[in-house]
Amino acid sequence: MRIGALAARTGVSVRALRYYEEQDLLTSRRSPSGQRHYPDGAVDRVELIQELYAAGLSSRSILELLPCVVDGEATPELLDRLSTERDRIDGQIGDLVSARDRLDTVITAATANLRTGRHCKNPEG
Amino acid sequence: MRIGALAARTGVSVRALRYYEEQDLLTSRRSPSGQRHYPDGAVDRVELIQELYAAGLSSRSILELLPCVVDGEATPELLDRLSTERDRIDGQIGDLVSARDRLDTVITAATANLRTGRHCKNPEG
DNA sequence: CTAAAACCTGACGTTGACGTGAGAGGCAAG
DNA sequence: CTTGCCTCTCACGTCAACGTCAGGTTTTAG
Repeated sequence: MRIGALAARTGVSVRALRYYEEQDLLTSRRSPSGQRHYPDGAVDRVELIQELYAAGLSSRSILELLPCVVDGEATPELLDRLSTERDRIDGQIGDLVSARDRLDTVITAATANLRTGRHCKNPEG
Repeated sequence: MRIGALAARTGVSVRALRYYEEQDLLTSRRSPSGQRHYPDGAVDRVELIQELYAAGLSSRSILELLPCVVDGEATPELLDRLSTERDRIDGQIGDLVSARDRLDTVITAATANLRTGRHCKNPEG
């Protein structure tokens, strides 16, 4: 599978895939002419990388943690890094939940306002 | 209250506060010499701004949504924006939760590995 | 064989929320 | 008065994950 096909299957850009390789997150066999070829497993790997990026991890963190996320083994130091990231994600979830709750409150209140007071700020409608 | 005190009370940098003002998220009275002065309520406002930034909203989004978050009134268009942001946050929470779950799985497995197989990859240890 | 599509390697551009000086003025204390 | 800290306004620097363009090679479709 060449880079365009991998991009199509994963939904990430060709540029991004080359960037992942540059960051040592993804490897490829090269054909004699220099074109990248990937095994089928690369799809899962790219999706995993995307998941970790989406969780706010940096390339560097992903590079460190990917091996043990893939094969489930880790040194005590890696376990520490894993826990640190986990806690960071946990905190971020907390931030997002409270922001979402605040928006929900506003949405509920404003919706009620719109129904009672006909339009914008016109409680006598 | 001057800018340094507001920074100290909210935990955000002086530079960030000036940036918020530049983005019209925060206003200040100016003394004759040009120095910024803030009322006590500015503390809450800055914390609210921080909460929304932490939820991944841009300055522009915060600028649009801050008024109705503060006073609970919104036009239908604003309600739409609010819902859009809410859904985005919701999706992001989903991403974070699945990433956290994956890390939890790895942490559990790797911890078990460490206990069974004595150190790193030495099951006979 | 030829044209189009896909691929390659640089290398510079983008975006947002600030960080970081530079250089100058303001303000309470001794 | 002056020492020292706080504040002011530019204005350039940063960082990460790519986007995008240039200029050239390779593969594929007809």
